Amino acid sequence: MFSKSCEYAIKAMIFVAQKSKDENRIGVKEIANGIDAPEHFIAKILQDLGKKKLINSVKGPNGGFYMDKTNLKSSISDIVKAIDGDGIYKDCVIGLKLCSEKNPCPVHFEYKEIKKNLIKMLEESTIADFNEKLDTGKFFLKNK
Amino acid sequence: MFSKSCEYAIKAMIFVAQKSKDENRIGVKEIANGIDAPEHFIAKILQDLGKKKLINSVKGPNGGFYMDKTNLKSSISDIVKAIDGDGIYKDCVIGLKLCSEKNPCPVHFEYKEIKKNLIKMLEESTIADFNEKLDTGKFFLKNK
DNA sequence: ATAAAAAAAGATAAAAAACTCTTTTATTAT
DNA sequence: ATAATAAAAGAGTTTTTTATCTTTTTTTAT
Repeated sequence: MFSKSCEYAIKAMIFVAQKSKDENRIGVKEIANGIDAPEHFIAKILQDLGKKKLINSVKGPNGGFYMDKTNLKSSISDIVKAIDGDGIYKDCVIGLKLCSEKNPCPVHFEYKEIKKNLIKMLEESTIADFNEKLDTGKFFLKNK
Repeated sequence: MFSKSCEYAIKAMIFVAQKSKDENRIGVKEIANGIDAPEHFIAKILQDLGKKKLINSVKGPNGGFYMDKTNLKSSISDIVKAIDGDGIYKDCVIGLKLCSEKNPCPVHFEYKEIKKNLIKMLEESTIADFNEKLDTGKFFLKNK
């Protein structure tokens, strides 16, 4: 569904949101360790998310990544678009370039519904929502 | 969503089903051309589909690929499983190895519904169904 | 039997994705 | 001012996916 980079990005965003409460900044090493991702690889992704204003960072001692109130409003959809692009929003499931409402592939209309629901889900829940969920102790992010 | 190989496989299956009516066999070159895929690459995929009994083939002059009645009952789900494996059926959307009903990631239950519908769609419609659809002239497979 | 046709199989190459290492720049505390 | 810290940036490397090229095997028609 998503690229590895995108999966890491989503996990990193949720992880930073969880840990960066009270303006606390969190370093690449801790993020990489926390979400079980390769350090330098996730660093790149974080830079990318930073450029696209989905996350904040400061350099130097006591520096690191954090999320402000605006960042917390990001949805998974925003992250996916930033990292993987909008392919899953507009591409045909079987990769037909010309597939459209007027020129539909055999799966077009069936998939259209699935896609609608998928997008709805990706757009509806925000990082802030996930934060709350994790806080209840009934949801988890750790991998091992 | 699916790998390129898998997209080609789905298109090839539908294409062969369309063209191989009346026990007619269809060659790799024609398939590759018909679905706009690289010839040798789709050849490999067809071999794979052949080994997994999703398609039939005969070598030699007048040989080629064709589908029998059983093959026509294959669903997209069968093709996806054969080529990409069952990852989209069982893996967590954000790639958490430990994600499960008892240890859910924050998106788990929302995605569960999407996944259920996706799988339903992939399993419900057969190659034979697509064939009928294409025959109505209201659906298309060609790429350019 | 022989030649031709076509898939099967094997080997290689190119491109993309995933991951690593090194250097630079910005910030902070001393 | 200086040294230490941590992200940013740049430059690889490795692995996986996608694609191509060549040889072998099977089948058919002559």
